[in-house]
Amino acid sequence: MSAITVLLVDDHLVVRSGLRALLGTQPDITVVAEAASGEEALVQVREHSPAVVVMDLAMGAGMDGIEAIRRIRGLNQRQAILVFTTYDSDADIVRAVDAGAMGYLLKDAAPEEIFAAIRGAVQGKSVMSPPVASRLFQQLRNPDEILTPREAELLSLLTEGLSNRELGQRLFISEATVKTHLAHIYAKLGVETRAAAIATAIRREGMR
Amino acid sequence: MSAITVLLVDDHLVVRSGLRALLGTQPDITVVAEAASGEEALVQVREHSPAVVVMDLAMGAGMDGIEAIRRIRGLNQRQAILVFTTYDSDADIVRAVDAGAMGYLLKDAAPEEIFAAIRGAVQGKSVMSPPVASRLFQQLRNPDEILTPREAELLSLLTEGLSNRELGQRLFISEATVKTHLAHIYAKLGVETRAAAIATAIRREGMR
DNA sequence: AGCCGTATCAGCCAAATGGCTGAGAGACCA
DNA sequence: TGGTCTCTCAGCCATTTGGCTGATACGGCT
Repeated sequence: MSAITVLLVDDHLVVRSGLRALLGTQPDITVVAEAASGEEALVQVREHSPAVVVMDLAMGAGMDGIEAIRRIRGLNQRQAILVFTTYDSDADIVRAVDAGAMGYLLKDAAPEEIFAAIRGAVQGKSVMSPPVASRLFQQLRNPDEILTPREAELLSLLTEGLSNRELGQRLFISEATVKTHLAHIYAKLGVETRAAAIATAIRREGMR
Repeated sequence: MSAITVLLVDDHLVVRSGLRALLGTQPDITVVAEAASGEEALVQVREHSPAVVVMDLAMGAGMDGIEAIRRIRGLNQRQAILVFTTYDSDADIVRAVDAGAMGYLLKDAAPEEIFAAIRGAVQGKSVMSPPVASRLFQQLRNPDEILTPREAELLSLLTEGLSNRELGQRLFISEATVKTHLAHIYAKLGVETRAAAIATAIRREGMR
């Protein structure tokens, strides 16, 4: 049987080298190309039609990982896309799965876990690092905590330090409506002040 | 002449593999050991006395990078320590240099930059990625923007979403004093609200 | 047709926050 | 000794924020 072809996408050269070295130990897996950006990833997918794309979500400039996933899916070549990233951000996980990722691994995953994920991905299995899976599970278990699109939009602006008045102007709604949304957001996040909301939002949104 | 001995410290296996692969291409550089944590790094330093320690600041559990640097320096074996990390956080840079790091490289640095930093480090030269250097420069140029220790302490608690009252209780000072500190912090950060202060603080403090 | 979720807005009131001025104590440095 | 920095505290007042209750409108689901 022929080896599984893999494309590595990460803006850090060392990470690509490391993955290449790791995957090189597996006879049934072959890295056929690397890309340092979303744009480059698209080119390489067209060029090599790899079976699996292993991709970091955080890419320096230009297209971000989510957008890249979406575009690759748009090529209709049915690659399995594995997200391989440093942070287990709630939002990123949901967005990545939404965009069409087959699995979500953290960078501190054990080599065996990575191999298994790649092998599983070509068979259509979806793989998650345990901590990632538990987060998703929690979100499903607790639908009350899911923000509506409008609330998420507001929260995102909130983390830029805007006042209620500014939020209203930015979103073309009254201050009263802003306050209503905020109250709902606080309840869902389990906080009581705007400061705490910003803190948890920024921390959840992908950093740490 | 004998090769420069290097210890790699990073909690991500792929990063260690990548660095090892990269450094392996240089005949005058030899990776003698790896460590996945600060604790392990100390053991390996004792064991191998490497000339250079290349270390990530962000380490999962246990001792963080800064603490590890401090401890290694405490061994009095005069290793040159190079910080090699993903984020160019103001606070981290200052603390790392303060703890005794010889250089500060970002993970997207070019291989030549990394090699040069290692070679420079053993000769006592200090090396910085250009973006890192420019940040440090800016801090030196603009001393008005440096927070006092107390202010920094307060800001750090602020990013946890505490109210003025809670801040006062936590620091054993009156609410009035809290407000004074906050006013100074806002002025130095160039913001006008607590929300904006939290936003800029968290973003500056190490993520992005 | 009725229900639920989402988004919009209003008014009221208590609490928190921010801007201002002023001031005392201790540390450090020239 | 005098100047500067840091940390501490006070009072006053305008603005902002948060909690509450209630209301309208639209869309989708049953």
